[in-house]
Amino acid sequence: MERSQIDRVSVADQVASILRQRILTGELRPGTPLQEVPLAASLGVSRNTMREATRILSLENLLKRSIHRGVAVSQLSLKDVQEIYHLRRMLEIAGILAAKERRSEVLPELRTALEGYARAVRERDWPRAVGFDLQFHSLLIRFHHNRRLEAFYQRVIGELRMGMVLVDRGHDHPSALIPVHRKIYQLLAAGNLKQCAAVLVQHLDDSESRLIRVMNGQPPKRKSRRSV
Amino acid sequence: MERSQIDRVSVADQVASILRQRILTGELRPGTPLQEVPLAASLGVSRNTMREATRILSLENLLKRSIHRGVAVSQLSLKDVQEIYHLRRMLEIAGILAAKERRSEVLPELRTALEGYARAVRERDWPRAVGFDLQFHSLLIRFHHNRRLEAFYQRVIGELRMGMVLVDRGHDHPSALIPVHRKIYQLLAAGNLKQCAAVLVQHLDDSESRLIRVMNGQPPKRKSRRSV
DNA sequence: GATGGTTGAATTGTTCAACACTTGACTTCG
DNA sequence: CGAAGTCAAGTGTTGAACAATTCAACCATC
Repeated sequence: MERSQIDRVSVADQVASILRQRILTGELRPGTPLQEVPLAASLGVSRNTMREATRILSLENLLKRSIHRGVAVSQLSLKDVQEIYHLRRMLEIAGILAAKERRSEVLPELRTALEGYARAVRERDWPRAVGFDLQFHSLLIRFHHNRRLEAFYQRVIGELRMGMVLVDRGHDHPSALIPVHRKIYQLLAAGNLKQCAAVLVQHLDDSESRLIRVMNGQPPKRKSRRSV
Repeated sequence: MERSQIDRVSVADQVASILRQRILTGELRPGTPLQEVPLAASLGVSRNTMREATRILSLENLLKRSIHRGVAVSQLSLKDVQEIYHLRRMLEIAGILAAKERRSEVLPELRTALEGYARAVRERDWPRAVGFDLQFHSLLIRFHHNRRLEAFYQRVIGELRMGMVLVDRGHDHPSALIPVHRKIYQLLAAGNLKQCAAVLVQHLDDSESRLIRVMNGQPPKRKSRRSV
């Protein structure tokens, strides 16, 4: 039975997964305080187990622990966003440039992410779209063939995802991403790595400035915003 | 009192620090199983607190958790070492090449690490020497000015340190590092970044192959030793 | 003698209840 | 007002208990 797969994960890990999910989908918004007793009770686990779970997530930077003050969902600052995009530029570009061989292992997954994104946008499922968008980029790290780097990047992307799901979909033009990602995919598949990297740089710069603009409460540049 | 500084850290964090120290100095060797009850008792903390501590260290890859089988000090495989050196080459070199400005913030600390290493070698304190060696390299990551990257690198270097303190000092020539590090420091201070990076690459390659050779049970090449 | 199932002690996983300590808001008093 | 004192709520930590799992020893069967 696959129970032997599922039950081999400790309850604390499962609780951490549940909370992680809630944070990454925006169900738990940044700043939300999490009280141990009610939260543990609502999930049917003990306080100690809940503490282990929050410990895990705080080491992923998704929760912030203040001693004797409790834990709260982390809040992404502008500086955080800049730092993360700095990493994205460095690691994704290097990833692409390292994609000289064994591309066929990753290309199908990139395609899946591409299609998943398009479908999520059609269905107006913003959190899922963000997930696919960032998954596409995470896959670029695979070309480094370095598990530690992949795990690290996954965590960092998680932080970013937490912030991105919160931007009002109306502010963004989700479908504009599709051709860019497709272009990146095609250049990658064709082995035109330098041009691919160039497109990616442009894309990341766009993405960063758009996110920062929204975080500053300004509308993204494109067209004028009709507020809600 | 500075007690207000120390006590702001939870007991679990302090226990984790103690165990981390023991692992990184080689006092706790890879593979050593850690039993919760005796270990908690020996440190005067409860089992739950000890579990939090081991949870922290397992997320740093210093301990390995097998469900219902307990935790043990992680064992660095050859593949791990190669992966870590891959990261070192990528990140340290990029760090140096990014050191175009604000070098003066880091140079004094590099010098301190340099001197600390020399002193530790004179005093035949191998674990401390390894610490200073790797601290020197960790400082190169500062030039990225990216806290997430620094934290990640610190963790990875910790893993490597765990493995390096165990190599028999007799196999190595600790004092040979001193001129290399000094050269790197000087080129860096002079702003000769490309040459500095070249020296670093050579140094890392040497370091990796020496470590791998020792891990394979072979003596390091030194002089007339015919080996691969 | 090899194989395969059973038992049981040891250890980890999880829960629970209690207490200590810190914080932040509220109250009181100058 | 403002400073000091008070207090409830919440986290930090403990100790004990029980459940679940592992591992090795044992036994029975072929």
